[in-house]
Amino acid sequence: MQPDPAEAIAEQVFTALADPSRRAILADLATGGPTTATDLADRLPITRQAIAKHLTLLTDAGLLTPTPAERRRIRYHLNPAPIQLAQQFLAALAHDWDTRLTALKTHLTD
Amino acid sequence: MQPDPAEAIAEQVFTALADPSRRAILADLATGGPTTATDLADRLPITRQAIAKHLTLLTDAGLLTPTPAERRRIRYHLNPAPIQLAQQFLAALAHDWDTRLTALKTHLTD
DNA sequence: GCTTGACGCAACCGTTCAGTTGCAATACAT
DNA sequence: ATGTATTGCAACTGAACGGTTGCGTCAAGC
Repeated sequence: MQPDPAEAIAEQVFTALADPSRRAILADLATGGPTTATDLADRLPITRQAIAKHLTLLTDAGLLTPTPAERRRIRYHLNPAPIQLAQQFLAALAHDWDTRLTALKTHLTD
Repeated sequence: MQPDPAEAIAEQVFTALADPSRRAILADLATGGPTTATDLADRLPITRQAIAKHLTLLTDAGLLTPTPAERRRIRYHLNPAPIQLAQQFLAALAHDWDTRLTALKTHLTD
């Protein structure tokens, strides 16, 4: 296996999406717009530090981008590109499965 | 939010997709068609028991369905429904994000 | 009846992970 | 200068996870 970049990204994206707290963060970001760690800590039932860890993980996965704001705040905003890549991954899976099914069908009706 | 069933399924599907071995199993199933645990153990670098664990997890996630076959074999085949649900989840995320962006844009050009 | 192939169950090991607590550093306001 | 708010770093804990080994079980063929 050569270092497949798409696979690596899929890995990170799916692990990122696997955690409930992380999904909550993403949902908040998607509906409420860019926010900071402490603001999220007010809205979620976990500590700021826990949220900070999730934010770095999400940033490493390419899902988030941090931007410095006023005072010492850092605002995180969503990055749609990796999400689309994950969608393509799922589409490829479904596609392979579908073509296998139709091939079987035509073989049976042969 | 009450126990959202779609969220629960998304949880299981994304955790299932997060593991490389599990993705390998799904890819094998998608391209090669239904197989058994021992057959997969020949093709993957892990033990049959490890594969069996993954298979039960994938079955619990609704991604696989076991069907008894000849002798004592059990053949697992893919189930496309949860995959489509996961795709919808990602689409919803991207959609919310997109609408937020366009709303911001129209607000700025207002 | 005995062997062979396939599966299930249970215990165990090492690693990773989510979350917490505690503390240092830095920017701005008064 | 002192206080307040926000972030970053480090150590720790408890639980979950991936994987292995070992053993028991059950169906079919000789």
